[in-house]
Amino acid sequence: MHSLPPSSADSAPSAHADAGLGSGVSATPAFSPLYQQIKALILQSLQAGEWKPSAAIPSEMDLAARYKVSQGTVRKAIDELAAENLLLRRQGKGTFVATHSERQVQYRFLRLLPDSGDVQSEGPAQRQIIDCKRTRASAEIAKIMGLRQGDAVLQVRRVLAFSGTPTILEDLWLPGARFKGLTAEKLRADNGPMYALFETEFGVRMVRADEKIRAVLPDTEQCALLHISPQTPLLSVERTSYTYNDEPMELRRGLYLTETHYYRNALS
Amino acid sequence: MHSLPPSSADSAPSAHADAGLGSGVSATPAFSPLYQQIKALILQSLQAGEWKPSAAIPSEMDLAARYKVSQGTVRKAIDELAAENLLLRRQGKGTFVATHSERQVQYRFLRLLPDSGDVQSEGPAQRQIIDCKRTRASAEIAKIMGLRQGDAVLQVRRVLAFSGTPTILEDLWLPGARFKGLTAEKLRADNGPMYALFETEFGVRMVRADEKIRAVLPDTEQCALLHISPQTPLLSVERTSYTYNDEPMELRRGLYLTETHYYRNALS
DNA sequence: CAGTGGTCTAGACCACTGG
DNA sequence: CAGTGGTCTAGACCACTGC
Repeated sequence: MHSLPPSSADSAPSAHADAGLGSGVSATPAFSPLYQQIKALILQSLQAGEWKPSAAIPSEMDLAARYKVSQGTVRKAIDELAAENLLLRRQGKGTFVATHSERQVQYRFLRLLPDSGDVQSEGPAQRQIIDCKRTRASAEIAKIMGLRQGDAVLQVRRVLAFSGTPTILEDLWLPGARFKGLTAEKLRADNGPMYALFETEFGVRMVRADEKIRAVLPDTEQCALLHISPQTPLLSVERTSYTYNDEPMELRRGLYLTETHYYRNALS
Repeated sequence: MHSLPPSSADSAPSAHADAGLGSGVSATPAFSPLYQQIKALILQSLQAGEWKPSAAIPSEMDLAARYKVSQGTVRKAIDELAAENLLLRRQGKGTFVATHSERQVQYRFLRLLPDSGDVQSEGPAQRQIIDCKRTRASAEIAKIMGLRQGDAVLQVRRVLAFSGTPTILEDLWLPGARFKGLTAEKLRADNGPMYALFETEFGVRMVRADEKIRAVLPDTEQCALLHISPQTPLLSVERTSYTYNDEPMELRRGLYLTETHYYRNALS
């Protein structure tokens, strides 16, 4: 009925099982509740691409049958995945693989808002790809991205403008192995969010990210690109983005002009 | 058994009830699931101070009996409150009213980390209260804090230093009505986080906050207080903190020196 | 050991979606 | 209308805490 990858095909976890994995090398607790095991199985299917982005995954009842557990257990697993923005539940319709294309969460990772607060009236950013070239990872870049020094990387530089005013200057580094065929033309041709392009074209889904923020002054090159004076303070935003399994997939260094915009953060 | 406040004493919500509230003026959905109603009741008890900070609330079974619902329903209500950091669950012990004093979440709202990443080795900040005076709310302050212009407000200015280096300059505004008796002496006498002091001394618990972040250059006064040159870019962090019910309770304007520290943010 | 929260189940019914 | 996720219940057992 449901052909699964060879490894743990329909490995129905025995109820109250320990999920053992033996007395492995790692110092893991060596125990996890059933719903965590189910969650891990679903995660595997997501990684393996068994269900494509924006497609529906099987219903809770189906999954319960597949894994030989109750619906409530599957539900709890899905609940967590939905809370992590990996899945999207829609009552009456089903559960879907989350995407960076949905209107509601578009630019989920971009926290810069106009002072007016009205994102709609401002409209989408004008994007300009300055550069897109293949290089080799420096020691610093390699370390952050989990690569080896000298590994192929793709480097992109672009400027985002709002209402005609250049506001963001970004440098991106991507692992060359996973982004074969990405060119400046492809980036320019596309309209939606870049992360959506990564999903559809390269099957790479960014799941979470960390940012380190500082205040800096621009160098002369940066001044020219943003049309500002060297006395203009800027927000430096260094972001590391991760796919499934906390695998780093992108390093992004942004300079944000905060004259008419601000970086919003919610603490809770 | 458990004497409740007069209002909605043991208002056992009828199962599957609509919670009606009539065809009110507001355009609320006019329906909420049982566990949301329970959540609201628990929230009321928290606001009313029925359970003090760091104290245990009744067990799930007790609450289920009180509200005449199943344990699972109470559990779901508590789950959400715990997710919002209002409650803290501890297996085998009970559920507790969350505090800003717990080691794990201390400085939950302070996102500035040393470049070394090691908060421990850096040790706690040295605090210096520059000023603490009673004034009247300007139109701007009043608007943000939900007060009327001219209402009494308490204004505090302080500097935080790490390893002897002044790093943060903060101005705070607090509603005078809720913070009677707060003086520079009291602030200086205290050691723990300021938000913990607010809880124990004034019964004000900050639940969430919003921050607007910009890059700025300091004026001459700020330069003097932070021992920096006017060419040093700083992070401007404007924070509005809220108590229960999204009631604004504090406005805080901070200037962060990001030479040896960075503002950390996790996106997900 | 009793009491707490945490997991799991099975079954009922509700609310929403789309044919 | 059937199928989906969402809520609610009742009861069993597990894991952790502290006496």
